[in-house]
Amino acid sequence: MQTNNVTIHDIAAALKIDSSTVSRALNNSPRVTQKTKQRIWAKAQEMGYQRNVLASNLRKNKTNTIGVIIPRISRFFFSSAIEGIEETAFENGYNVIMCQSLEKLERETNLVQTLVANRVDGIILSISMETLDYEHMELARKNGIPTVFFDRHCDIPGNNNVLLNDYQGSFDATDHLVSQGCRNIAHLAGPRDLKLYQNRFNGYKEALEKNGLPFQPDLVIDSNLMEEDGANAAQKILETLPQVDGIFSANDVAAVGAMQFLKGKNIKIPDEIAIVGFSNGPTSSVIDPALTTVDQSGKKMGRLATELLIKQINAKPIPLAPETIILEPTLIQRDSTQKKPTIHPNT
Amino acid sequence: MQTNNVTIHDIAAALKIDSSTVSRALNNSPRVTQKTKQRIWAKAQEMGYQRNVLASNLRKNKTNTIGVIIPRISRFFFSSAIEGIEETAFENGYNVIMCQSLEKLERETNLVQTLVANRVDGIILSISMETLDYEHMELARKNGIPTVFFDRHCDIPGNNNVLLNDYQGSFDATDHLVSQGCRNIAHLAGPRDLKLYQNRFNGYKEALEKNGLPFQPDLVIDSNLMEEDGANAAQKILETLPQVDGIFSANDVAAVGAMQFLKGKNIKIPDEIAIVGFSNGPTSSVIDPALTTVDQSGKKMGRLATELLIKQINAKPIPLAPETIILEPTLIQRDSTQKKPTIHPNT
DNA sequence: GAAAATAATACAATCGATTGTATTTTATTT
DNA sequence: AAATAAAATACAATCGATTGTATTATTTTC
Repeated sequence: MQTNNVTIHDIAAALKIDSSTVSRALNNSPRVTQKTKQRIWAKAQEMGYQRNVLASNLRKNKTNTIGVIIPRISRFFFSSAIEGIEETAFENGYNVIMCQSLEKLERETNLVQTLVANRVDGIILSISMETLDYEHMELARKNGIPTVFFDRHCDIPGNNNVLLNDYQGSFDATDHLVSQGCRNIAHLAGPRDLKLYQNRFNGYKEALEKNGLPFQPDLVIDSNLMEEDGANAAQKILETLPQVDGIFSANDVAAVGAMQFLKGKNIKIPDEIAIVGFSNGPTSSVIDPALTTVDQSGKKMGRLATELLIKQINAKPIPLAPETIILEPTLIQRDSTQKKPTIHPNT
Repeated sequence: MQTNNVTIHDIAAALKIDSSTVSRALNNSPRVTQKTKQRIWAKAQEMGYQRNVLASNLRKNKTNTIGVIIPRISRFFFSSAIEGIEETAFENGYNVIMCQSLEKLERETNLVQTLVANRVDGIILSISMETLDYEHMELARKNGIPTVFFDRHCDIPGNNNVLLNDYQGSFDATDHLVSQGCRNIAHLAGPRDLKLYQNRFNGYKEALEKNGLPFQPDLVIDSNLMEEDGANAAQKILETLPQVDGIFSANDVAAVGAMQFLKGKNIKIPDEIAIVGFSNGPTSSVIDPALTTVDQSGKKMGRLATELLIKQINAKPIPLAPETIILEPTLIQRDSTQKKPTIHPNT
């Protein structure tokens, strides 16, 4: 194994001083006189010294690394969250180890182990759809590694969370549909095992009730909210639920799938059926008509999660009281819900 | 600093054996008898032992970590590339450290330093728009860290690359526009400093020539290919280049921007102006009419880049001959270029 | 059953930086 | 100039696992 790397010992030998002095000089410790520092810095430069972070980390028992586990990077929401995470981490001198659970609990468990073994200073996590118990997080807790959940969280107490007020977002979305005149609003729901989708469902339901509309269980269509699921849901609606005049989808992807299907069947959006999505993903503003949606501000969540995590890391070994940050969502109104005021035809 | 962590020495002491035997047992070395292994494994489990990967890495001078530097995670192409990188890395027991250059050379330089200091086993890189010289890559080379460029590469010899045949993709795209009857095809070009955009430009130009069409420099509109740039280009075309009947954009984002603008001006796509993009991003299939585009297969590139990198890592210390993998692009034909066969009106 | 061969385990150095303590050097005071 | 204080540097242990070599225990061979 080639190790042509320069160490502090090499520098020390070259200058006939002790390696501890070299170490202190390189860390700009006040215990080394300026003159000596200059010599050491010059020599280090000359010899092409590069600190071995592994050795440093081992000794200091700190890696300046944050581990991130998310279901899937290529989803827009997650990639924008990571963007925020990476930027904040970089600003604070942390590296980011990126992992995907691919919605599998087994992989997630595996990854937590790897991150713990790698002694990351903290973990940011958005759980997989399969994650119903949280035993695997015990490992991080036992090893004193602070953890922050974002978006897809779990409801065990004592956690740090950065969340969107999904309930409110859905409430607003549904309320908006009602205000546009919709009376039979279908809901494309995600797996209710996830708190997040449960909250979106609740927001939908309670917005109906608050507006004096009946909650109709058969208007709730469950799926994993893929594009195809949206299309299937739309088909089901056309074939068996003719009364539906509005759709609130728990994500944009399914909403787009539904829209594409409806457009293919020449259904007028929003006039016959109005649609609202959730996420404000890149497709929502591009589709025609543009999709009304709830902004999920992934980058901001990533930023906040990282800031919270670093706060917890710095507080070690006495952990701060766990904190939950809840972002208020914004409804982005676009054409998929702007029903034209009803005008009598032929006048 | 709390270090309530169990080490191999603790296990050794508990069993009154030597730590080296424990280490070998945990690594399932044949030098330890099965019976002893069993005892050690049981004790390790019982004491909640977790290998300290830092120490192991330091000793072995290997981190099982790959560093990735890309311009921006939230771009669809890059996030899908990372998806492929992470999956392949995971399968091979590697972790991935993720970094964004945010299109800044300074940050990129900084990140290479960090990765080298962290002794990553290899680096996967897609350079920033500012990266015109490659001195910062010397550091990786000098430290014997294998590197693979993907998509945005540089043309210094001796590099490993995983690239798309951008020339061919653009050629096919332009050729397709010609075959649809376009005779004055504008090109939304990216920064020509990047080899990749130069290749796309060349493909465009040569496809024209091959079809006996004149190359008209004023039909090339340079920009950074943001959505707004696409819109501006479209405006310029409407105002000053009325002869244009087709647009080949060097990416989807600008193509979408242009389309939105043209649609706003009631220009018929593809009949008045046909459009082709590049990337096959998520918006291309959603926009109306759906955008014809060149598939960039980010995930596949990520996979291949990682496989190539791991091959190079395993070949150490004698590096394999550098390899360049070029993927052939696929033109995805959609409605933005399907001109209806010309039929005389009113017949 | 002694000698040789093999298996199993112990010893000790090492990876490279950090850090508490000890020692030497320099500066200050009387 | 001696005594004290303060500054600068050296010594040595340490982080936790790995690994070449040495030693002890066991098995095989004649």
